[in-house]
Amino acid sequence: MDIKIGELARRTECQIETIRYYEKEGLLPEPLRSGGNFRLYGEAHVERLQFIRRCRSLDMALNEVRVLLRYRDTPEPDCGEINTLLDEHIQQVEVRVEELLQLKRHLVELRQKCAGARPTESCGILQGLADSSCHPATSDSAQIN
Amino acid sequence: MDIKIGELARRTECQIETIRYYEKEGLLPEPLRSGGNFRLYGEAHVERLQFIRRCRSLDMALNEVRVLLRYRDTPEPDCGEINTLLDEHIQQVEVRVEELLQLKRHLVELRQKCAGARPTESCGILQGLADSSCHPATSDSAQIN
DNA sequence: TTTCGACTCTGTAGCTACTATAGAGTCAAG
DNA sequence: CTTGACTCTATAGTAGCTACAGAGTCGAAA
Repeated sequence: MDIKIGELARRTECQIETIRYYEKEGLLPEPLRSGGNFRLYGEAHVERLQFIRRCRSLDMALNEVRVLLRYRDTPEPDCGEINTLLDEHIQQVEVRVEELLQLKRHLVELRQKCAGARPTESCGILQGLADSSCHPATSDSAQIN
Repeated sequence: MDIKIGELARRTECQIETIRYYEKEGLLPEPLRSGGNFRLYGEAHVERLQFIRRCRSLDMALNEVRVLLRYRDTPEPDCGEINTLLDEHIQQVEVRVEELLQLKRHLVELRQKCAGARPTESCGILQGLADSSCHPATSDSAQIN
């Protein structure tokens, strides 16, 4: 095969810089180089990069991807830990959804404090944000992801 | 009043480093200093920092907070833009929730590909992640926030 | 008086996962 | 032989903090 980085980027819909970043991070093995020092990739690289991108599109952190790649590289008699990893990831997503829904409730409540276009001095939203008696459960759902 | 930074941190449940960071970012005005160069804060600082933290607990970006603080500092005849900002923020949250729910559907689907503890070579999850025919809508919901 | 501990100061680096330059080099086509 | 598309390395920036190092300040106990 021997494709250059631009072609790999095209095939995987991944930015060139991201590819080099993955290499630096040890997720993609260093490819061969051409005479002019260009990276030359093969089929294995394409598949591995696709694997990584698919994980990323599922919002997995690179460290989680690293774990999955390790299982992919060194097959083991038991894939139970993969299931566990995925279950935990699903749960993280569920938690985040709950947090955001809670957040939205607070925001909608706050929004209702100001009906229309009055002077900012009397805007119920600013007052709500300033008023300590009407804050959401302090710094619990405050994880910004 | 004249409280030091540790006391301000305690009252607002905010880390000391975060307070200094907000100052550097121009969200909190520079306070007076004691003879020994310690920051000395007053009531206005406490309220302003509480305002900021409340916005942050609602997941607002610091730039959004900046806008709200500007309205707070310089009252205007029309608070419509505050409503707009909040509406947009609510919508952002809604979009993110939708993305995450979509994500979760993909994850659950993937999870079902592997029932139990077989060898990793035949694990349906790894295969699903490698298989280009079963990926989620490529790089749409891939925004990691 | 000295010394201890709790506090504060500045400045810098680290975190995540990229993204975006600058400035140089490579290579095939015209 | 030059042009243009491509690639290289290295570095800095993004958001919102967090975590040091190394120094200085201050009140109270021994």
